[in-house]
Amino acid sequence: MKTVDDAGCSVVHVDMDAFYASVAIRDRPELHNAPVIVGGGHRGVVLSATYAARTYGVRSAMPMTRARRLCPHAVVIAPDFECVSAVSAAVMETFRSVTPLVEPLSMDEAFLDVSGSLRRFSSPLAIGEHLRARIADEQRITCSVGVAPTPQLAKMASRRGKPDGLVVVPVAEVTAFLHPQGVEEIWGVGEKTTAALHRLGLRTIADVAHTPVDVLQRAMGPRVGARLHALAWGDDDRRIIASRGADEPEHSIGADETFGRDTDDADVVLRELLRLSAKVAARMRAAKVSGRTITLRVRFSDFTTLTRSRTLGYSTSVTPEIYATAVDLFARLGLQRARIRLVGVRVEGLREAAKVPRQLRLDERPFGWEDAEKAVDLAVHRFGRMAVRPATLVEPRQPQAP
DNA sequence: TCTGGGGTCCTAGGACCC
DNA sequence: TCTGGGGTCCTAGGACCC
Repeated sequence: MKTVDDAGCSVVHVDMDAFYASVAIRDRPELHNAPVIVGGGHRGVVLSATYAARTYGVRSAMPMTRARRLCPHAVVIAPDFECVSAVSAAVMETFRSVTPLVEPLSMDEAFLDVSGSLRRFSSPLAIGEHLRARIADEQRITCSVGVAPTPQLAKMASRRGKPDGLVVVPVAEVTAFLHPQGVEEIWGVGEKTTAALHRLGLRTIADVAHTPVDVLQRAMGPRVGARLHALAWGDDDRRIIASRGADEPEHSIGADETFGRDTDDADVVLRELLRLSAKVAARMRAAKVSGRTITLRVRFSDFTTLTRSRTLGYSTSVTPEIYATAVDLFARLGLQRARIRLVGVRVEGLREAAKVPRQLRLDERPFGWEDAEKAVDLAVHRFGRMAVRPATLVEPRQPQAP
């Protein structure tokens, strides 16, 4: 094992390599060195690509049309969310066998605070090596690990280790690690912030570090400016928060959908809003939450996007209330034959349903929507999702083929 | 056939209250 | 007569992440 001074490196960041693609090909050895793209759909983007595909310039979030152009012989596979979720859950359990202080950031990455695990393991580096070996062994996929004094640095370190590597950033080498890198390597600095920093003549993290904080604040806003300056010196007050407890629900639940082709047909839009409202409501009830603020999102064919929201005087998790609000917000836009690309419905301000006093409203019937939808949930559970749908979502029966 | 779907967090202005 | 601030909620938009 390398001799690296990892004292003070209490944060480990683990990131699966090309996660969806790795899972998709792990039982298909003939594809192990092939360019494989996971993604698809009619107007989809790349979810994940193997490193063989990346050599052609294919990247995550790239439109599939472009990806296919760059790499016409790539094997395209649709994502298998169930399988990926199962692998994700198993990997997170492996992390928790090292420390309970695991903060998942997504399906395929997590922060671990290992400061309390150093009696069982000799060092943070040893923990990183242990996790990499176990995941390779148990899941037959590779991951990259960053070991560092702060989350930001651990995240940047694992990125530096990709693919299938481990990078330690010793306390004494923080600025040497950070300063040569481009500003765009900072986690949280995307396209817009990179462009803004470039306009200021700041291209490396060292440039940011040596810019007076008030200059950054004037250009980027007080908080972003201060945070960028701190991060450029390796200061990071972000704490690792173990996964939300059951008593702390998500902040919002939403669904949106891009139409197969842009539409200006209000009936099509309304039917989609109903479907999305039903989807969101069902997920809310499954999570046992209700919420007060309903947000409608509309994206037009030129990709401009607007949102409209309304906060109700009560919390809800039932389709008709969410749908009625979304429809009203849509109607108030007063669109005249606008070409619509996407619509979305989101409910925010979520609370545990059990903690929300369910006051009877003036218009509420004794047997309300709530009871009706609980019956629906039960029927769906027993007979499947297609068993119970709003009437307007039921397609006319297709003529039988002879 | 350019640009998914799930989220989080921040900002900024106005309303409203004290 | 002057033109205070602070706090919170709501709304709209934007940046960013995977």
